Amino acid sequence: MTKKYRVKDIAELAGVSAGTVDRVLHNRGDVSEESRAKVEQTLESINYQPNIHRSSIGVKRKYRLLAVLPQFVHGEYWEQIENGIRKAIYEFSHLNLNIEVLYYDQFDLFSCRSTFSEAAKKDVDAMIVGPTFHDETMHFTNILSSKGIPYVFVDVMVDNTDPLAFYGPDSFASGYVEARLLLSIIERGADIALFQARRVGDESSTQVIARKYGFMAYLKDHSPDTKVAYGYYYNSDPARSWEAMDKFFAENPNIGGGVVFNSRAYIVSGYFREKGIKNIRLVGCATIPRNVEDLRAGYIDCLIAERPEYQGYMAVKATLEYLLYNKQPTLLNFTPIDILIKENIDCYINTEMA
Amino acid sequence: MTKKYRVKDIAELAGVSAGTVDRVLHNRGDVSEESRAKVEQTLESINYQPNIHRSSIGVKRKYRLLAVLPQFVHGEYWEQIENGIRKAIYEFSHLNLNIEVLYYDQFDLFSCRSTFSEAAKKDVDAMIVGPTFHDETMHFTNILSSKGIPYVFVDVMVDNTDPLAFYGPDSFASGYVEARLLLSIIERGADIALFQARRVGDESSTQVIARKYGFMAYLKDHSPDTKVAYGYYYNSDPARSWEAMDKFFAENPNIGGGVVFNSRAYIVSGYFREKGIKNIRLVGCATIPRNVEDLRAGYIDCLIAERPEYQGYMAVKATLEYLLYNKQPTLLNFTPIDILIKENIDCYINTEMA
DNA sequence: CTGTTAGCGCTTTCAT
DNA sequence: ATGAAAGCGCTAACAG
Repeated sequence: MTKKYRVKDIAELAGVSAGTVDRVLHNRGDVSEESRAKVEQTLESINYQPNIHRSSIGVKRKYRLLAVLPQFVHGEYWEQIENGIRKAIYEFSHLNLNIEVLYYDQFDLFSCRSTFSEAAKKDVDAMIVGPTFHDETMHFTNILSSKGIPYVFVDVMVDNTDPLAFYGPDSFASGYVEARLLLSIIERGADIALFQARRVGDESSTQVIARKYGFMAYLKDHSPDTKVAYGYYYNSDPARSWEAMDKFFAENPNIGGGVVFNSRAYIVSGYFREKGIKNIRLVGCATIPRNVEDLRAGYIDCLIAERPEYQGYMAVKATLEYLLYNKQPTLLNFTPIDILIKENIDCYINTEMA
Repeated sequence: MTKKYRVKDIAELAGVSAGTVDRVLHNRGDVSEESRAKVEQTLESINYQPNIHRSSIGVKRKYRLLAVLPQFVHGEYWEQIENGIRKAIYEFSHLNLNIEVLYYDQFDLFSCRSTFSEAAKKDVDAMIVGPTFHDETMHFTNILSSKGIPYVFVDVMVDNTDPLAFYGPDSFASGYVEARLLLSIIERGADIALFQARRVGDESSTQVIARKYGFMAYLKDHSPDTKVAYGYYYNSDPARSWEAMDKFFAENPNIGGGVVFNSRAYIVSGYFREKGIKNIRLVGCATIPRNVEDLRAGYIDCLIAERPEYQGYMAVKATLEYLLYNKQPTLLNFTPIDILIKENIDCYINTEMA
């Protein structure tokens, strides 16, 4: 393994002082072109990797971060992402960090607009954004760009924006995987149900749209004759959802399996549980407690998950490395698409991130 | 999130000096029962979590670790575990760490015995052990226990031993998952092949034995009539392996799918590739390059993987936290059993640990 | 046994 | 623009 170089060593190699090396490392200016060149060359030659843990003790600056996320109640998907964010904040707490979180209603475009508008006024060093509405997010991040505030997306990448980085799944691939999984467990010739949320002011989240494309692409490639029907649920109104599903299944008697492109599979599995339906397979997303419970109970057959904690954690880490060292992270960081079934769920949810 | 307490703060709260707090934290003795009680009570009350990154700068002691692992060539399973170990060593390199690795031939009991015997003579602070042979490992770790050298197992837990911790899969569950996966993709009524390595001096590794139990348990629970046949390969002799497989498939014409309980699925898939066999499904373990290649090419249908890098990384981290803070890690740490198919392998291998 | 103190490597301020 | 030096929180040696 590579030798351990200290700032002092680098200074000696480059023929400057430690102070100058530090100024170069942090891009803090007041360095002659000549010194900068010498130092950068030295850093290059030893392949120096700054270690955020090591360099933190003496840092006096205060860093302010703002996260803008869909609001959630305990046990919902976005909680896991926020947990990852908070884990990182805690791990780097020696850095005098300050994080604030603003929430919006992911089912209500107007709530999103108002929260973004509030966020745009904040004077912070960087933001972490969990997008839902495409155009709205584009508009918001344009403002951030013009103000020079760097931002990182978690969960879903938004086109025509210029984030520092994105951490989340390749949603198209996720949908593709879901289709493969569902097709492998339903009876040949059965129809498929796509369950979607009814939302206010916009058709579907960008995430869901991309997943649906991936799903359809797999069907087209591997089973073009399979019939697809659209079922709907109402996020905050179980009674109405079940009524809608009663109607849906009456009208579509040949459904052999269903898929849900967001974390709300438990709404459908709850319906199955209530009605005693056991012959319809179900594939969903996210290892939130209610989904996990129904996976264990057999009302959900398969879940995919994309490491939400990791997403949140890495978003913060990348942001801090950028702020501290001007280190440019990889732009698109696709998380694994984990496949969970009854038989491997236990060890999955008991494992914590490294 | 919890307030940030420094050693100085703790000292004040407990009414002692920072030095005493440090002595308690590191269990370094020379502390009165009274002081120790006060400090520990304070630590308890603020739920103090020592941070190995933060506390490292001033550490002068040198720590010597020894890893004893199966030897490998580039691209094999154990390389991934060693990578995790080295990653941790690098991350904690400010700690004046010294790690040495000894290797043994996992297919040769006598090589293992000789390497263990050499390892037992080393004077180190802790060891990380990758076991293969059950009795031999028990004997070896008994010596370590009697010498007071703590050790951590990676990859497989060995009964009747007293390790500091274990990081690896629940092998029984792994086999169980493999059975479910294989059964879900083979034709109903087809026979199943278990491919195993011929080894010198011992029947099978503890890992493989446990996986086989899990596999058989699933079959018994869900498909008791499925016939199972045993195929063999020779790890370092492809020609002989293929010859054996020619014979095996001639004698067992009804095989619909096979499973390999170690990382050598590529030997079987290589045979399929060579012979142009496409109608036999294959489930294997470990996302090593050769397996991944054949998964992509369709000669392997499914791989399971148990985060070998994470295992190695966590083994080192737990060891260091024990040595530095006397922190007792959780004994059994089961890694997730990741399911990889052609459709989700890309994002999996491109993601690095947090 | 315990408090004090001198480092550790890094950042940041302060002279120059 | 740059080097010197102080200070961060922690460990470990030292003086009682």
